[in-house]
Amino acid sequence: MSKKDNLEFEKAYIPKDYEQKIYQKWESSGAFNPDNLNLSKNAEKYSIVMPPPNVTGTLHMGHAGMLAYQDILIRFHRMNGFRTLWLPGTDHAAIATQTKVEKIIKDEGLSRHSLGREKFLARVDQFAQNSHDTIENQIKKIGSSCDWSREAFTLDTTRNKAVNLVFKLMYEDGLIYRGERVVNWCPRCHSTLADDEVEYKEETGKLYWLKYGPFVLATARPETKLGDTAVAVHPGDKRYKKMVGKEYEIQGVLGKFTVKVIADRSVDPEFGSGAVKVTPAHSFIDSEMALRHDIPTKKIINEDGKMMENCGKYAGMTTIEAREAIVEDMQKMGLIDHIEENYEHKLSLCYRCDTVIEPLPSLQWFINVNKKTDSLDGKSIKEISTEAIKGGVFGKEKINIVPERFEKNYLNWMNDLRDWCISRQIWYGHRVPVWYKGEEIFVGESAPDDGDWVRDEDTLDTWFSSGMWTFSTLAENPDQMKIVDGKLKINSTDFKNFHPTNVLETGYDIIFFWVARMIIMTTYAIGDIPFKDVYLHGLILDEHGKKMSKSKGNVIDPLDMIVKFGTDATRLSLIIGSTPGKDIRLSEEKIESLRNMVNKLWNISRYIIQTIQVDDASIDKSSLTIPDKAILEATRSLIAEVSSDLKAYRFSKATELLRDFSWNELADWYLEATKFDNSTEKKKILTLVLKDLLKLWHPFIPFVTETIWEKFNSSLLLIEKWPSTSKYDNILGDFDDSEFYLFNKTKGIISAIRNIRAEYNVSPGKKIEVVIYAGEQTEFIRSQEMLIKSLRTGVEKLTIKECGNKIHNSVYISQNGIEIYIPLGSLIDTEKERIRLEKELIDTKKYLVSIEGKLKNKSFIENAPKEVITRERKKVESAKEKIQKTENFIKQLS
RNA sequence: GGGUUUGUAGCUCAGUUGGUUAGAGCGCCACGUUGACAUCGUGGAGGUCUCCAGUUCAAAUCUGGACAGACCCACCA
Repeated sequence: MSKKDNLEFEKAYIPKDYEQKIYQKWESSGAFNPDNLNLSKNAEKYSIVMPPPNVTGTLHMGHAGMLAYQDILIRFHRMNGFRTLWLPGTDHAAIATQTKVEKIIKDEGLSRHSLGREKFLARVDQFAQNSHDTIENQIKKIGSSCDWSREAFTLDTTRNKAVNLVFKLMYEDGLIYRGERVVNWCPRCHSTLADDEVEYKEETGKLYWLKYGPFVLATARPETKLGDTAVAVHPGDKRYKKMVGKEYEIQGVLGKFTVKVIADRSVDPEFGSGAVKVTPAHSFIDSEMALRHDIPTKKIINEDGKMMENCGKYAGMTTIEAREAIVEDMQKMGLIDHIEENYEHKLSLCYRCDTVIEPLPSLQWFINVNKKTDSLDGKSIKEISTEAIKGGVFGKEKINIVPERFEKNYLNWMNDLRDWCISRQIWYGHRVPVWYKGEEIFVGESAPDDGDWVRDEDTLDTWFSSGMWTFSTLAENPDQMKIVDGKLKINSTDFKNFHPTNVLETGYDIIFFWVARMIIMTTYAIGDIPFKDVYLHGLILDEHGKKMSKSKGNVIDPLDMIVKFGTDATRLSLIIGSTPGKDIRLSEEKIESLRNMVNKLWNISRYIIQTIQVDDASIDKSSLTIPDKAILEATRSLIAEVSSDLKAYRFSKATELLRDFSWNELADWYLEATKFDNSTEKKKILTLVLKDLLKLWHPFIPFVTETIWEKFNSSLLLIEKWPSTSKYDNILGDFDDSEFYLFNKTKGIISAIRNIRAEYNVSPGKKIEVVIYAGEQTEFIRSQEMLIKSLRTGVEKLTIKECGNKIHNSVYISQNGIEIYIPLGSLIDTEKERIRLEKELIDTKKYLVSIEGKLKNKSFIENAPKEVITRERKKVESAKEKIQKTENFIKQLS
């Protein structure tokens, strides 16, 4: 190590001085790409396909957390010699991105229709490209060690090929069909939405009680009266029994119309008057009832959310305008019984633009989730996707969800799943690969040559393509994909090596949107599972437990935090204190405190590398001191625990152990001990421990550890071998286990002396005398003399004897059978000491009583395990001894 | 309405299969420039583990209930 290097070791770690350079070094090394690592052919495979961020803007804390978790797993496995692939990418996020661009061009006075499909799409592509570049840069800032050479986009040509092939496959299998059904329609997006793309919001409105022929019935939407074709009651409702099956003439605002009375179980007799008007065109439940009872459908609301031409003078009004107008007219006509104010109900909203959803009948493409098919061994999509979680499919083990409780969630959702509407009337996305010529339909990538085929105008639900993400990304080009025997075959090395992926790491909020869709698409198209494990992280909330949102102004931007406190601290703040599936609260203070942690590690390393220097020679067992053995044992157990924690996704536990080890065991005790204990082995031990510690920390805080590694090693920490416990087993194997914990006794004595000094306000510079009577432990305590005198105790004269007389004018401590006297002379306040000792005596006596009580209990002796009883007996002995010694001392105090 | 989940120090959270005189970080108080670190050190105060009942020799930990909060699904027209 040169002098120059030492000087470069700044007093504090300044992340921004290093992070960019370090990332470039990693990236240019090529080590993110497993093909470059000279791994043996038999190396175990490990793969994660990154959940692709939407190209709608920038990354937030949730993304940072997701990237941190995945990067930890990836770095851990890479260091463990796995052929490790982390494949990055972005999602075109059809509706979301289109909506965003529509807002932007609106400010320019443009609309997508005024621009036309081609020009509009060019604008969206441009926006998506910019977004992509920003996002890629941000993913790098977070330190993600993903393989950029394999980057994918859900809307690129390779992924488009997969979409077209799978669409065709499902169509030919009869699983994709076109049909006219009531769908969730967003009048603003001008498109359908899937059931789970609809959100609900509480609203206080009015409930209108209408005079409705022979009925009085309640509705929140009187304007839909124009589309009514029936009245429904519960089959068991005696009030209406005689009316079921009959037809009645109803007075409406546009004249009289006829409805049929039907009996249906879905009607709640407790609600309103127990009779409900049925509008099959504009309500899911009503449309289902209409199908069951063969009731006609009358559509009265169009795709703009406005009343249609069949609505007479109300035509062209929005539903809200029509409601007001119709209510006014009905009141005039005496058709309103009364109006109930403050009626609580829920509005359905579009999850992308918050517009009120209008259910209406529309001709759309659907995936049939209940149809049994030969290509799924005679099972339906719903059945196979359920079994994949329950017991496993295709001879594979079941997919594990962490935490397990979400499996139930998934299964419930799958059980209730209705046919999935996959067509969207937006422009940005994968175009439905269907062509029409008169009555003829052709499904395929391009139209047949004969004649005028017209392509379907619609695009596909964005989740249709992201549902294929785990396998479509493993194809390098479109030509590697083919349909063979009713399955999609991907002929690529990556697919062979890395599918199924090991773990899908994502937030629990998209388990239905995405996790379920991937299982559906992969089991169907590939005949395999997409991943073995699913690890679900929680949402990141602000310090008060509220969701972060721009409108609340409580957003913590990861990039701001990276600038302020560094990437490593930001990453740690998202890991520490988190448990799977549970939300985590984040505050700037938390990130700051972890910045301190990172800096502490920096300074530990600074001290070792700069002051102690490093020495890689092998350690001589015969000269190990008590603190040496303690730190070696602590390191051994740290390696074992961090490794097993990472295998079991216990991220937080691992970081807590690392923090406690670094700050307490190493910095506060061992490092301090080495300053005064000139063991010849300390350099070697510190070198060994520091190197392994940096390796263990590396997946969590890659930048600072790599930066430190550079100071004494030319290789990349990124691809260092993960530490093993065997080196420590070799060194420690010969020692008695109890030796590892002897250092705790020394620590206890030192802390006790410091405590008394502080309590008596002994000024820091003042030297004191200490007398210890250690009985059987005298020899051991003598070996610790140097440490007891040196570690900030200010002990000048230390006397260690087996036993001796009580010492007057001194503070007395009894600990682990050792008597400690600190003669403070005039500083002693006899009364204060008496109070302190008597309080301690009372506490110890209470403690003794409780344990003796246990031991006197016959059933305790009979039932408790032997080792518990022995432990309790030992407690009694030591408590008694302490009481006796303390009592004796109090007597002499006066 | 159905389901999930949480309630431990002022705050954020640990606490493996029941046996600890219940822990950490932040914050707070006192003292402090001792060969890395004031982004630091040393010491301290602070908890009837939400409440009630039960199981057990033994409950923060298991069971039931109450109270309070968070979330998800369904949805009433």
